[in-house]
Amino acid sequence: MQNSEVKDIPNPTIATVAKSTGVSMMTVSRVVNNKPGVAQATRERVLQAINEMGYTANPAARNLARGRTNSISLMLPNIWSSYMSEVARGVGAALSAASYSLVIYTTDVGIEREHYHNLLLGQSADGVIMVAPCLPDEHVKHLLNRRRPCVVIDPCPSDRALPSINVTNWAGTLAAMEHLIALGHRRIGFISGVPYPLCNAERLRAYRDSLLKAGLKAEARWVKSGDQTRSAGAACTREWLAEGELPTAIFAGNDDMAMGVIDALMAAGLKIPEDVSVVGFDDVPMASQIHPGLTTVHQPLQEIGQRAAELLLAQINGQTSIPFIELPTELIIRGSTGPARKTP
Amino acid sequence: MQNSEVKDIPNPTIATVAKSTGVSMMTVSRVVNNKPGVAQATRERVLQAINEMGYTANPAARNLARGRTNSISLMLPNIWSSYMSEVARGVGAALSAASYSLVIYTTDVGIEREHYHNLLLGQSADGVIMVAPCLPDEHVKHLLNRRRPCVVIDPCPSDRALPSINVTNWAGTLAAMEHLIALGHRRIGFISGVPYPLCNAERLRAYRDSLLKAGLKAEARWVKSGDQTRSAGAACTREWLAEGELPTAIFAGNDDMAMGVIDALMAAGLKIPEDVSVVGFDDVPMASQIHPGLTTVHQPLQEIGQRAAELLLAQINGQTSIPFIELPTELIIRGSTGPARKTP
DNA sequence: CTGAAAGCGCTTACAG
DNA sequence: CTGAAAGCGCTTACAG
Repeated sequence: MQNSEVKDIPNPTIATVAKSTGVSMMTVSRVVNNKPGVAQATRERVLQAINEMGYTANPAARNLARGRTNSISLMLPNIWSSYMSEVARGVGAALSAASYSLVIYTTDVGIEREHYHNLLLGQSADGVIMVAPCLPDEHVKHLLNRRRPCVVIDPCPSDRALPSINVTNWAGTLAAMEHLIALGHRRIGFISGVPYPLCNAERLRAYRDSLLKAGLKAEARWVKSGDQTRSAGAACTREWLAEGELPTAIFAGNDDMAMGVIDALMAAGLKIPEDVSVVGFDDVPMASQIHPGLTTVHQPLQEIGQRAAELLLAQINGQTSIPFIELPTELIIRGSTGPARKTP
Repeated sequence: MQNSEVKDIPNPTIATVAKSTGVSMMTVSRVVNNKPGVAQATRERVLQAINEMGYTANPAARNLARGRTNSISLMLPNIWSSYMSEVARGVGAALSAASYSLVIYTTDVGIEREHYHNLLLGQSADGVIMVAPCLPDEHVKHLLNRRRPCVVIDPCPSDRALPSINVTNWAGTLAAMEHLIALGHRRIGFISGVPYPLCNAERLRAYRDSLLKAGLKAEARWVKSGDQTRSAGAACTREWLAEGELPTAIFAGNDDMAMGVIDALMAAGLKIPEDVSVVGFDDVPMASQIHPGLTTVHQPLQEIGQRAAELLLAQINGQTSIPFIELPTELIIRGSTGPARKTP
């Protein structure tokens, strides 16, 4: 430890720069914001002073005066899952193209009630993008009344008239199920994510619909549910192993859980896909990196984020329509699925 | 698409609430900030109005008046790697305990030069925590002169007199190497991360030192380098495979790369640890979830973040010493390492 | 091309 | 317990 001798130097303000250059604050402001109406010579003189003093605009003062922040907030359940970080990346790309900045809030680190309320209705940002589970009922009404710009990522129930971005969850799930059924699988396990957000409910519904369609009966023991994490997928699989009978194929509601399924199967000495086929949903980057590759339902994660951001910016700029966008999914077949194992 | 009929309702201000309640702005401010000096009856009346109108304080105005933001910014190269998200989680925990909020910036989504400068020297937050690669030389001087509170996570060169948090990179690497050497490994490949941050340089140095210490010679062909990502680890491994000779053990500079090594080995039909042993560094959560488990050098990721936050808060509150904290690492032996394969 | 004035919505410091 | 005044550092709108 050594003690500092340097004293705090106060941050230079627009007034400091103006005084030292001998111009008005207005002129400094024009230079800082790169606006026209300043003689070239003056501009250069001011710029030099700015550099020398290390002046940076105080964002609080600027936001207050402008009445906007030029930033939007993104509310996610977490940021460590690939789904979330890919979506966030898409949002970031669209925003930086529009010179907006992005502030990410995750509910897993526990945003307190009050802070949450502020983010949604307050003026910390010009708008908000939420992945659905982040949206409590009680706030929807306010969002609607106050017309704070916002976009929801997830199937949004029709009675919640908020702009939203969705994917074809039902059709994607159906395609994967048909793939498994065509491979001869009859005992297909399904690990559902939490019932809300609705995308998980839709996938579970599609799983049941596809069994019906194929003339197979849905047995309760082949459905489990987890909290979307890798370890939840492993836990469900270990339950099946402990119960003594395993599905010939396991379809997890998202890729993270599917990887957990693979963890547990491999730990039990089983081969994929020879012993058990595994399917996921999302097509996160890692799905193609593991061995065998994970068969999964692709959704355009970055595009979802990008479109959400574009929608939000449009609203901030005055658009009043309430779009409900649905993006396509696509079944990606990799090495984790194969013909059903003949049961003796 | 349906058109909105509701008109924008302006955000209520402290003045709105004051007028509707018949008190002064000062009284409303006291209530909002939960400060003493307001009669119970008055307080309740104001609170009711606040709820009815959905008032939330304008953060820009508040920050400007207070001269601080009650938030800190965390600068990371990315947020998708487990290392980063674990560190971020630790920071978040410590901050929320102190009622500070956290804003995360990642350099991978391309913070532009100017914005970067603002974050470091500007007043968007009361302080900043940086994972080292985020700290360009040119800014260090300013940080020192201006005495903006900051903390660096990484071994910080002694000439950079900034508070920092480190781990025992050298000792941790040595422990892992000794483990491999004890298992009979002589051809040990090392995949180094990028040379800056310095932790990677330290690990590479320790790799060489340990070979020397064991009387083995360091051969250039057994050292490769990658950009810390899973796919980089896989790529390096494929290079060795293509070159026709493989190390009996591969030590990757971080866990993400180690998992990439495993991807590539498995894709080539090799068994771990029978054919090749694999070691990582970090002990991210996934290291214990894969099969076989990854032998790795544990570092206390969340604690790193937490200590960094505590250090920063201390500085914000006026502490002027410049601590250089070093946290311990620990070798965690799991299934990915075993006796060296006898070469015929 | 340049500047003086007013105001953004809060809080701090001072009076009563 | 309550309030009137000044000011935080900018920008917008208006003059010259």
